[in-house]
Amino acid sequence: MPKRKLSEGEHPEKFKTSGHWSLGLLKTMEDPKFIVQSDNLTTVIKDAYPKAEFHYLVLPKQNLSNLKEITKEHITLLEHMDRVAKELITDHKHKSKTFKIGYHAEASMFRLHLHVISDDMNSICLKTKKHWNSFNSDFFLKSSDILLDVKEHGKVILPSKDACKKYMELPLKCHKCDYKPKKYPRLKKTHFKTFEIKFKYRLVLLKFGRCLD
DNA sequence: GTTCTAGAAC
DNA sequence: GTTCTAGAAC
Repeated sequence: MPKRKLSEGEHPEKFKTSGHWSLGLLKTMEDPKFIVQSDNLTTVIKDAYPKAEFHYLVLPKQNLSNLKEITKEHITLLEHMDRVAKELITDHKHKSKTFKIGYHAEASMFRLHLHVISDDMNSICLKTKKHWNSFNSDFFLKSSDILLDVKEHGKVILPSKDACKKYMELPLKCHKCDYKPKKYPRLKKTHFKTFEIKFKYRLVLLKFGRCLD
């Protein structure tokens, strides 16, 4: 089994019985530990490596790999996914949180997935500039913009590979203020002032940052 | 996508 | 010496 990323020509079907990492979401979608809710069209799961205090994925049950496969026929589905996301964040436990709802311009994992993420960006799983920029640059495509694209052009207008690379390499900037750290760990440890400590054998975060909720 | 780690950057 | 990044993973 290749450890490399599957190339475009390689259809995920042929790896269905395999354990390739890029098919991980298909497994997670079936795992009761991660399933939050589902209906006839979608499954909502918790992201296995959440990049904020709340991080969900809305996935269609229909076998759509990614945004490149989206056509006018999928407008109803995308609208439904958007509605599911919006309803999800009205839950009382999300009160006082602000959420982002959108797609990554280039996803590593198969099965289209809509990110629903609280904008605290406070998580021990958020470790790199790439993680940061994937949610805090134009690499993150708002669900509402994707819908406009498909309605207007019959497909999603995606940034080029080069543009995506540039978004990932953008200088770091706090999403809530003007702080521009040189390195990601500084943003996390100094600006957010989060501490990872072991408590009863579990890693927990202590929050003191001025740009944290 | 993550983990691991060599060696660059500090 | 320690922190941090970036590339391989058979």
